[in-house]
Amino acid sequence: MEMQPELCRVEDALGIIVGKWKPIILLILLQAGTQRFSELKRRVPGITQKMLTKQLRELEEEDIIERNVYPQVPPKVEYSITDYGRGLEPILVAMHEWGAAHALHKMKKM
Amino acid sequence: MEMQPELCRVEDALGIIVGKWKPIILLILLQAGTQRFSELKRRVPGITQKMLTKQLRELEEEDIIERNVYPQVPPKVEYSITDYGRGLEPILVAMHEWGAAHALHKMKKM
DNA sequence: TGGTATAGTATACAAAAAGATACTATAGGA
DNA sequence: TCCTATAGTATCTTTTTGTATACTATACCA
Repeated sequence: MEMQPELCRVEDALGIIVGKWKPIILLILLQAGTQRFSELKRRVPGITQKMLTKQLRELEEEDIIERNVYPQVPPKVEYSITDYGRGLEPILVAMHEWGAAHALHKMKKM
Repeated sequence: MEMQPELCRVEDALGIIVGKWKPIILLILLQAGTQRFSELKRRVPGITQKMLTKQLRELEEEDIIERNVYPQVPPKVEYSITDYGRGLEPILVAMHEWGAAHALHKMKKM
């Protein structure tokens, strides 16, 4: 049942999806499509510019999202999910479904 | 398309599943069944005792795992997934599948 | 001429997470 | 009598994350 290589893969997937902000950013891009930097900033409540930039750069690095710069002033930059990144959808959906069930579970305990 | 409550749920799921160690611990418990503390420590490469204890406590707190103490010396403590925790399986499986695909994707880039 | 909007960068600082290491209790065995 | 095994704590240091704030360039508009 060789365990180690299996586990590494989950870790890899997590390394990319995880963090306080990435899943929310990904969900927005998946559900609402291409977004400008400022739109994302508005939709992700509480995120700072620095953090948003950092998360976007990391996601771009992993080919999960794509960055498109329009040479205008003021600048316009659009972010979108890549085909490859769309493969993460089942994970996010599974999380979302479980999250809803978990919210109920917690309520019952109170 | 009310976005906020949706996002919160994913965050909730993440708060529980996420961290460097939790998914690996959960996968082991799901795949290999009940484990003693020392077995887990052996199977999770690189984890420290402190971290393992902390993660297990947090998972227990959320009803994802169960802790069973046998009053012996030296002590024996067994951990297992709860029925409720088993609901996380689809997420872990989705992550695992994506992780495998991602490993391939990365290789092709080199 | 000065203000606005956009997508950032730079810097300093605070807080949280993780790691390293040493320590504990105690039954049973050599 | 001392060593081993188990499941932890306790304490300190390092690393990682996150926050706050100020700053940049420049076309367009009043």
